[in-house]
Amino acid sequence: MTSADLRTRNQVRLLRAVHDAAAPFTRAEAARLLGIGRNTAAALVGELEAARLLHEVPAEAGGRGRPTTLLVPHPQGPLAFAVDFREDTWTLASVELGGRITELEGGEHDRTPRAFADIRAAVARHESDRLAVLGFATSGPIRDGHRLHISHLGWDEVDLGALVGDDWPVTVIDNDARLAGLAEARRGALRGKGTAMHFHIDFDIGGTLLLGGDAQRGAHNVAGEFGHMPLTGSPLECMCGVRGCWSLDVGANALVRRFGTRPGYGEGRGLAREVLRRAEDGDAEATEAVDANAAALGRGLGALANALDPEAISLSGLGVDLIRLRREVIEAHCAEGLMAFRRDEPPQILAGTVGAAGPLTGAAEIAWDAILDPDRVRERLQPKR
Amino acid sequence: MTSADLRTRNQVRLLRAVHDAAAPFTRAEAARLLGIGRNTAAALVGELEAARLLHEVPAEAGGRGRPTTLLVPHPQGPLAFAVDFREDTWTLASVELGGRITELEGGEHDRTPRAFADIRAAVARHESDRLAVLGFATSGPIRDGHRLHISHLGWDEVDLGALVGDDWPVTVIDNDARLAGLAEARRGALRGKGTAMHFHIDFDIGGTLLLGGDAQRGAHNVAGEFGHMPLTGSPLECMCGVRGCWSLDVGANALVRRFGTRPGYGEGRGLAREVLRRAEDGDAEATEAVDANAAALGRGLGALANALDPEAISLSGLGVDLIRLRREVIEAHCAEGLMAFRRDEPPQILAGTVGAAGPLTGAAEIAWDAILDPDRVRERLQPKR
DNA sequence: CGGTTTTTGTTCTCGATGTGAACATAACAG
DNA sequence: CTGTTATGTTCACATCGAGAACAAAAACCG
Repeated sequence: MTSADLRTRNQVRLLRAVHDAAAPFTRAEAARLLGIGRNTAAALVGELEAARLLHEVPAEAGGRGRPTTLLVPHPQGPLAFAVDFREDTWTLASVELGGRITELEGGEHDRTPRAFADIRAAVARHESDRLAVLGFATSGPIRDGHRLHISHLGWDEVDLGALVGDDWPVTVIDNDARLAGLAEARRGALRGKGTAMHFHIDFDIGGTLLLGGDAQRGAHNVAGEFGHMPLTGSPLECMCGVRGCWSLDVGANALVRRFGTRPGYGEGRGLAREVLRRAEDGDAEATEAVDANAAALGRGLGALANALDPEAISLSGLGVDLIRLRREVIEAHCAEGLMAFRRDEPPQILAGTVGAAGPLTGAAEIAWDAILDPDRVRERLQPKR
Repeated sequence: MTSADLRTRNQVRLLRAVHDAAAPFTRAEAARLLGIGRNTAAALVGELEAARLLHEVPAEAGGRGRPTTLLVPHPQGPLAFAVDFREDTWTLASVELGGRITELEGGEHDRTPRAFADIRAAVARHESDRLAVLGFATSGPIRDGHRLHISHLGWDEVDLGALVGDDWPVTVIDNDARLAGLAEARRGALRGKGTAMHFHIDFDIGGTLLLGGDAQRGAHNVAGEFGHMPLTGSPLECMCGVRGCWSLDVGANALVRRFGTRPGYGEGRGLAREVLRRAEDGDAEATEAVDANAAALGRGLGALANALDPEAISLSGLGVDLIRLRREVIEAHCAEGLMAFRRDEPPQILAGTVGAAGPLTGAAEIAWDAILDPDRVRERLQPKR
């Protein structure tokens, strides 16, 4: 830690404050926020402006006092690109400091690794020297950051190094469920929660433990497979190779199973939505299926809350519908799974507010985390030395 | 972040390095370790010596070069006291920088909150101006840091503020299972593991998730009740108010249940050891009980590994015996609970090396964490300003 | 409309911090 | 005894943030 580190550190703190803020703030507010003098703030901002990391625009006068400037992203500043790579489609977006997202392009793909080449081409179409880091969201666990498994695409241990070639911009990659959770923690329902959890419910349940706004990644980067714990006593065998997984009782597969549909991907998702609709219309069997789903969900959440003590739990995917339709069922079974002494302060169960943009938003966040890394910021501030 | 913060920060880094090191190191090594110049190191150490936080002793020459000094705890430096408060006994120890433990006193207690007064008296008998922070390990969850539940002592929501009075030294408190895990992470089997878990197996299973050498505490400080997740499909009702808890199949209660002993505390623990002994001697029914215990343990560990992806898992209490007697059973059932793609790199399952000293050692660690807090260190370095 | 108040920007001095280079010191090796 | 090696020590230096004093620009008030 040298004096130069000190300066960089304060500049990163300032940039992070701008990035994380819900709304732009002024230079004077920044000084108060960081606990530094107005003179120091002026120096920091000045250097950041010169490095095209921050821009000052006149703030509309808001009371007495000399007018000040608003700190906004620099119009020529670095950009993060974010990719949401889904089952059969992808989306590319550009994200500026502060998190504003501009969708650039989207497409379908043929479920083969060739898709990565298409995406690279799309990135190239929009690339400029402003592009700093590319954040990539994909489904499936990514072991050690490069060994990708996407079971429903039949990708088993695909090497990301081969897909993301040396000609790519600096790329950071993580799985969609974890990134959706990160998005909620940074810009959604879990904002400000010190300990929280997020679950994305689709065919499967993936999620993440969020600590202080950061996602827990595990020793091999494959933490978060909460759906593959035997929390509801299912006797069935799961596609993952284990018996009794929670996901067998919660999510699309469980919703459609009693209607004779084979577990899997594709039409199953549409049918699951259909079951939800029918339950909403009062259909008895659908209602029963949804109730069972909600109950199993709640039971599992209670168990996890015992172990990890989150302040709040947010849900995305089908979880949003389950909360809307059956909040009481979820909460009742959650309480039943909670140790008695905890029942007076159960975890809040929240619908995610970032919604379908979760993976994309999360990918942007990890890309910006890389851009705002102290070493990279310093490099940008002192290009030569 | 001011210049003064920078100095404090480097001094704390140095003190932490000394505290965490397995063996004392020299001032020159410290400079290399922290990446600072020898002159800076001399200045830092000089001030820390003046503040009685560090002491320099001549190092025996180890080759060429001008002789240097070893950085050791100051003989008049601050001490942490650590208390391990158990079911019916307590231990008080003194711990110096670096973690060397000196047992001071121990006693029995009558299972009423009066024990806290006895402990306070013992602390007073050994108190000096060197005592900086008292670390306290107790069983049971401590909600929000002050609402204590120890079910087997019949303590329900006892207010720690009333037990730990204003006349106590600065006191930090946490539960024994979490502190045992912290001890393993800092000075035991989990040293150097970025993501790890620890479980203490007694009547119950308590544990903690350890991230970067720190224990995850949860939103209300009651994280770690992994034993109260339904991981093994037990149909029984647990004392905690939930059905199917993992602890019902693992630990002392499960070991003795089939032998007609009521679940609970006291003689049950002795009987559990007896069952282990008989299993070791080849008794069929005892063997069956121990096998079932080990299997349930492994099954749960596999499930938790799916969710949290630890590099290693350490066990204390009965877990040590189960590893010694039935490692294969544990590992086989763990693998069965692991998602297929994980089975080629399962978490290491380790016997804790800190042993019965876990809670005491962990209590010392949180006490030293408090002593090495930057604010406190700065206070000690600049007593007046 | 002009003076006052309030808030922020700007400038300058100052103490503190770590760096780097040069030199001094104390052991060991031959 | 002399050279080598590793470490301690000293000093000039650049950088950083703090703090105070002052300037500037708006709103408020009578």
